[in-house]
Amino acid sequence: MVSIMLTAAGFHVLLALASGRKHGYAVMRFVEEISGGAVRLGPGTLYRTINRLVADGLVEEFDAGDPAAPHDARRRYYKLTPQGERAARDEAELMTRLVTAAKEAGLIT
Amino acid sequence: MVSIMLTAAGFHVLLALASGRKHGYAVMRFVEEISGGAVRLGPGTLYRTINRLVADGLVEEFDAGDPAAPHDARRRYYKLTPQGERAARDEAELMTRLVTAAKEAGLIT
DNA sequence: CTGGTTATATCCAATATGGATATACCTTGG
DNA sequence: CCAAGGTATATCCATATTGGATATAACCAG
Repeated sequence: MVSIMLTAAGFHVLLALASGRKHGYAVMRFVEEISGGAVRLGPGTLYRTINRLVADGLVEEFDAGDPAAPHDARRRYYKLTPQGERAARDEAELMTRLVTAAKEAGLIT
Repeated sequence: MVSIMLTAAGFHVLLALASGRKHGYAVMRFVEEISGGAVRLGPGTLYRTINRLVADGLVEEFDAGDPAAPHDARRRYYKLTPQGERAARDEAELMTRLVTAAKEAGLIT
């Protein structure tokens, strides 16, 4: 597989962050929820994937210095970089083509 | 990642076969074409994936005893089993949800 | 103050990947 | 007729990725 080297887990994380900035654990819950429980990222995959995306410049940590809500000090917040947004969009477009092909094949309506 | 244990390559192969029975090499070309060249399965991934799908009962080989066209004797033809069709449909539905989420996130239109 | 959930991090064995290598059939053109 | 390039399948290997276990600790409800 080539693409731009985005693993399935990588895309799930990017999509979760495209839907709003979050911390790691929230990404995990988002992925599980949006897939109806079908996709579940274990802690190993989750944090390793996030770190890889940060190293690749697709995601960056930011300081959620929201003085209003008393945040959990353990949380580490992430957001997409412009590159990450581009990668997520490319992958989403590819996925759209696959869904179209699945419809043409009569697999889904 | 959980799902029903379908790797990305596995889904590409199932989708290719859902679009019509084919031999291995044709699956490879289909995947490349439908993704606009973004996804390419190397021979290692291709044949190993097919064999795994056969072993899992999602795909089965069949005899393309078409006496009309003089077939290449090397070719080995495959088709989806009912289970394979179900798995492909489930995955396509999941993918539809992801595309919807990507739209809601403003990633794509 | 205690148990359950939230949150991050790292390790490991098992699995999956791309790319190279090998073999051989088939078609086309010189 | 035969050489070359594309077609077709198969296997090997080094690397990458995964799930699950383990660890640690902060947070919160009762």
